[in-house]
This record gives sequence, structure tokens and C-alpha cells, in this order.
Amino acid sequence: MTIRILLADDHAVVRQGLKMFLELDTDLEVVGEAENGEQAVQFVSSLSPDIVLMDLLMPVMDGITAIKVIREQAPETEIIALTSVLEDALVFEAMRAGAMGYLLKDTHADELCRAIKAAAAGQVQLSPQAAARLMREIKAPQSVEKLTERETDVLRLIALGRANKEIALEFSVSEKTVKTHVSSILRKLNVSSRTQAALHAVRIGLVTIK
Amino acid sequence: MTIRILLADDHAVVRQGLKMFLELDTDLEVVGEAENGEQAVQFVSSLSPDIVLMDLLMPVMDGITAIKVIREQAPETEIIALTSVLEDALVFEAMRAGAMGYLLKDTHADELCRAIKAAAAGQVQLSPQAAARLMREIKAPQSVEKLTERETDVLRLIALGRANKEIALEFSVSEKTVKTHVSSILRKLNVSSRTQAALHAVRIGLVTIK
DNA sequence: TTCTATCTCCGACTTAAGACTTAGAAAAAT
DNA sequence: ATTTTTCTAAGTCTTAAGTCGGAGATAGAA
Repeated sequence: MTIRILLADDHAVVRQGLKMFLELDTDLEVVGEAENGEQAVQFVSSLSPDIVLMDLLMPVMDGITAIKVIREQAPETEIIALTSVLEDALVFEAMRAGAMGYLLKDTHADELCRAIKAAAAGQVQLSPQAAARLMREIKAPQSVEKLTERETDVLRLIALGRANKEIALEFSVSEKTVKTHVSSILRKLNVSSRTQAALHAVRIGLVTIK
Repeated sequence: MTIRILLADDHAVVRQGLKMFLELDTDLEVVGEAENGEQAVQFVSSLSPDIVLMDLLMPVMDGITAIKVIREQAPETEIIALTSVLEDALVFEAMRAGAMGYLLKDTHADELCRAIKAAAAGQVQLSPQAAARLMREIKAPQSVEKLTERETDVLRLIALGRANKEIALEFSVSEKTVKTHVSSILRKLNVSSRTQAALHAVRIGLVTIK
């Protein structure tokens, strides 16, 4: 009984590499490759894989959104988040969206195989770093305050390098309003300047650099 | 006569994937894997590979610096830059530092094999996108003014989210001096705020996010 | 030596950013 | 139906950011 796998990553090298490796194990079979979240959703419905290996930072549709959609449309398919950055917010979002595991790309390939088999068997797999973050968060009482939709919109423009005046124009609100949002963002993210907020946004993949 | 290859990438998955694939071709042999630029330099001197596949964005020592060192210490080893982002400055820097090729990670693996063989034969290989950028730059008269060493230092701290006052403290100079540098940086990069400068720095890999 | 680039610093500005407070309206949750 | 959240906006204030012009010191290149 082979485990059927869908790969979702925007880098062909990563996909092809993963595929080559995974198929050395006769228990595993890569049945499809998606270049973004949208394709991943489509392939899940047409191929019904057992496991999706999902990169979280992809163009067109990001991995978190794709996970949510897949969890609704194909609850029997398990998803493992596979990403190169580890950030508290991303780990939580991915798990909350319904991922069965969270692994970093610097995980060794044999560990990856074990994780896939565990997920297929319904077991949760986390990389040691991700597990540590989760544990820390569970012990500490919900420290990160979530941004509202509008605040997220503003942060996105900050992370594109826009000034308050430009953001105000873009959203057809006053600059005062934008400043209010910016202050909330800085407080919630616990940073002290828009530049730091912009870097944070890049880190968590709110905007894709280039 | 097999081509001996050294892989330099900070992600184990990428390395393992590349290795699995490349070794399907009996002409190619992966003789070593480095996790950063410093390791790459060491392995080149101990292993004398024919080709280095070098990621440009790595911790400890970045790829550009590693290319320069390798070109000096082991001129017979050819280097192919392999990165996930394409940015004018990075392409130029890599080629100027002595890379024989520049490929994006979304290049398909068979294309990668061709590029490796071409580089080993002393031929330059560029991904279509990188080639287009280079051509555009050759036609346009050298538009980007280069940052001085000090300006680069300041930009690096800006991209870590530091304020002028903090940067002044770090370098033991006055805040006025820092402001002078910042103004020069903004002018040379043709941007209008430190946030934009920070994002630029991230884009070209001056600082690594995370 | 002379020219040029870089790093340093100043004063005097102007504008942008951010903190803190208050508050009305609408929408959503309970 | 009432509480809560979110979005909007203003006023006031402080501080940070950035511009402009000028200028001395140093080191390297021509």
C-alpha cells in the first residue's frame, strides 16, 4: 500500500529533488507537483493524494490559504507544511489551518520520510524547532495579538515601502487614520518602527520579496 | 571522465534533492556538500571539485564572498550561482565575482545538468531571465551607483531595523554622520525612505531574513 | 604633488513618523 | 438587544528622519 504524495512548492529544483528522493522509498509515490496554492487545491481534488507537502510561501495563493481550502474540500488528505523559515505566527497559522506537521527545509531527507509515514498514519509530526516554539507558546499565555484585516492591509503596504500619505490615498482614508493603524500594528507586533514592521511582514511571508 | 560537483546551499532538502538528481547522470558526481560560504571555501581546497553549485543567500558567509575567495584560491574550479531570487545587483555581483553561470532555482533539473556540463567545458550559462537582465544593463549605461563600504555597513543595520541613533552608537560616530550616510544611500539606491532601503537590502541578500 | 574619493561632522531646516487620548458609526458577535 | 470589535478621525505633542550646503582630514590614484 503506497502513500500517494502531492508536492506543492514554487521551486522546480526543490520539487524535482524531493521527488527523486521520496521515490527511492517504494512505500512513497509522488503523484503530482503544484507550483502554487491554487494548483495544489486543484490537484488535490483531481488526484486525491494521501499527503500534501506544502511550502507556505508561494505566489498566487499562499500555503496557509491552500491548507484551509484543502481541509474543507478533502478532509481525508493530510498536509505537512514544509518551509524554509520558522516563525511563530507561521507555525500557528499552519497548524490552525489544519496541517498535520511542520518541518523545516533543512530537515534531513530520511527524517522527512518518517514524517510523511507518520502523517499518513494520522500522527502529528513537528520539527524539533517548531515543537519547541509551540510548547513555549502553550506555556506563555497567547502573547501575540492578532492584526485586524485593515491593519494587515496597511502592514502590507508598509512592507512595500509606502509612506503613510500614500497608504491614505490608496485606501481613501485620512493620514490620521493610517497613523492610528500604524500605531496599533507596532504595538501588536512589539516593534518600534515601520521599518521593523516591514521586515517582520517579509519574514512571515505577508509580502513576497521579489 | 566524471564531473566532480560541490553543492553549497543552507537547506538540506535542496542539497539532498540536487544530489539525488544529479547522480542519476553517470557523468556527474557530487563529492561534497557545504551549508554556507565558509564551508564551501574549505571544501573546494580539500576536494578540488570541477564545479560548485552555489546558493547566493547563505548564513555565515554569503555566496558572493565565497565566489571571490574560491576564484582566487582555486581558479580551475568553475562556479554556477543557483538562487531563488533574481535581482539585477545579485546577477552582476555574482558574474563580477567570477561565476560561470547564473541559474534560478525554478530551472528544471535537466536544464541544470546541461548548464553544469557547459560550465565544466568552460562555457557561460545563464538562465533566460538572468541573460535578459544582463543585456538590458549592457544597453543601459551603468545606472546604479555603488555604495561605499561604510554606506553598506549602515544599510545593513537599517535592514536590521535599527534607528539612526543606534547605528551611530554601534559605529561610534555622531548621528549627523549616520544621517549623511543614509541620505547618500537613499540617493544611490534611488529610494525615498529607510524602509524601502531595508527592503532593497533584503532583496539583494545583503541581510538574510530570519 | 594634485586630484579624487571617502569618512567625518556641523547648523538649520522641513517633513514624516509615532505616542497618547478621545470619540462616533457600523458591523459582528453574544 | 446589548456588548464588543473594528474602522474611522481629530488634536496635541515629541521625536525621528531626511535635505541642503559647507567643511576639515586622510588616503590613494594619477
